[in-house]
Amino acid sequence: MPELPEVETTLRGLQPHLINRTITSIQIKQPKLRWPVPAEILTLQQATINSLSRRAKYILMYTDQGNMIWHLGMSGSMRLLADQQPGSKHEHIKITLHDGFSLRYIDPRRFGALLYTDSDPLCHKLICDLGPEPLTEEFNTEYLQQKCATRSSPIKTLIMDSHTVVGIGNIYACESLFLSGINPRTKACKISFHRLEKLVNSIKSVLQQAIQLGGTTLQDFTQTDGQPGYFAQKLNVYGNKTACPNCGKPVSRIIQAQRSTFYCTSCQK
DNA sequence: AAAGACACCTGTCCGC
DNA sequence: TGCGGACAGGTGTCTT
Repeated sequence: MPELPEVETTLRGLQPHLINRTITSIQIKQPKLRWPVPAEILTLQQATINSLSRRAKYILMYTDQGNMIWHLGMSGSMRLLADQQPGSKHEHIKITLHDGFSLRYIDPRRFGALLYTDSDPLCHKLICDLGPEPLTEEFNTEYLQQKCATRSSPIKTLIMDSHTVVGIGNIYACESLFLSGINPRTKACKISFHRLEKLVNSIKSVLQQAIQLGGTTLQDFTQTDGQPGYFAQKLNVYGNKTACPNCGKPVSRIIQAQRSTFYCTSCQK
């Protein structure tokens, strides 16, 4: 499910409700997520949440006693509800706050994770070697060209690799390649500086617009108040439901790296 | 080092 | 109505 815009939307929804709140209890109803939820999480009962941030698709929660690292996997979402509200079928974790609200982690496929660290989450081994954030200056055409120069893999695979740049999943990879007119199968090292510049700009604008609209809801994703994201209406090629908005020809679907790629064979060369 | 395949899990949809 | 198969927003790890 969640790519960078959905994780950012989740973060922004949580922040005002979690900062400076004290945890009164933590219920782990289903510890079998992508990795087992570590027992140390339970030591955070009575902890006060100091701050929240995002790195790649991870949500980082800093408390006065230790830190949580969350990942939403393919189908995860987080909601804030009154504590007495019953949980849904796939609610795996419930964190109750002193103010009567509780944070619920819902994840039907259980590809997500909750990890614990008492040091800086940015130094965690899953996080420390990641590529730059796409919406920062650090992600620019010179950087991408240097990454592409030695790579024969398709450009779509490369921009989805978190060691190149973080946060771009299947939807936004397809959409940004469409906006920049690049065929997803093109070998990364064969793309000119000018076209990479268009790609960098497309990535930034598509992610920014998606964040503004609260992300993309296809099935599971909801914002923390239960609302869907509205970017689905802006998708040009992903999902293949309509013709190419540019030329009217049918959108093609191919498989790359075991994932569906949607693109227009006449507009993307 | 880099590219590709596979694994993890549940739900939904489509064709027969 | 039921059943099998394909497919779904991610990514670490293993194999080539």
